[in-house]
Amino acid sequence: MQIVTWNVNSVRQRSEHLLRYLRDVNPDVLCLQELKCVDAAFPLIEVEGLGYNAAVHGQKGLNGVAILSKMPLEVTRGLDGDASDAHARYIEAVISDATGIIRVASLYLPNGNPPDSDKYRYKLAWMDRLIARARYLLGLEEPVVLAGDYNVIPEPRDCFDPKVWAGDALFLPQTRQKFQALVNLGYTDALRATSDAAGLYTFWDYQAGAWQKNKGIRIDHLLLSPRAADRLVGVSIDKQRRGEDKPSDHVPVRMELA
DNA sequence: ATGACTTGCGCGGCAAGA
Repeated sequence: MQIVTWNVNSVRQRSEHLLRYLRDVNPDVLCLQELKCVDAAFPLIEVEGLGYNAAVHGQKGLNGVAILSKMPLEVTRGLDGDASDAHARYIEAVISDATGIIRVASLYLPNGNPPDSDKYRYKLAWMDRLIARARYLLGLEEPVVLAGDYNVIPEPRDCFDPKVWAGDALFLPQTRQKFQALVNLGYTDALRATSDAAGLYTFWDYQAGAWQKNKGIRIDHLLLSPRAADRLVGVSIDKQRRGEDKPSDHVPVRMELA
């Protein structure tokens, strides 16, 4: 089965791109981030018309995550650990197919800039909550996929110029350590299980010709529990989508599970 | 080069993104 994560940077601005992607690639599961709209504004009819079920967790103007699936979804919205957190950044679903169940989360981890701010403290606290959830999920011994925009550059080889990112919330040692702590629980970074290459990017800024100069970063990740990692066949980054008309600044990251 | 681009909100310029 094919599972994809894609930050679309406004699903209303990107609905044609989304529908084209579903028609072209026909994934089994597509995790979306940065919907930037309420549930009622999601292009549900169009997506259902292509044979998908949709679980949407939206918010006015900002954030927003969703999971599209050809198979039925059993959905949980929100991340435990802070009842006062109103950001729509996490949705999780149990998906059943002929071979059994797989649990998939679509997450939009906070950006956290500037580093000396409540925004960065919120990012780190959110990562602690994600680690707690990830630890709990491991105990279920299910195939689990934590897919999304992590806003974390894991290593120097994951950005064009590490010096540029040295003081950024996406690349600070504390950020990378927490991402590593998540992996160390027993999750596999799907892309890194299949390639050691540098320069495999998933985001290129709209500004300053970043795409044309290939000044990208790798921040969209698929983390797999052991039972999911055992089924990993391959990972591909749908880079050409960044060259389309009016693209998202992120591209889809897609993997095949046996 | 105090830059550069895109989106939402809502109708005037900010806030947010990464």
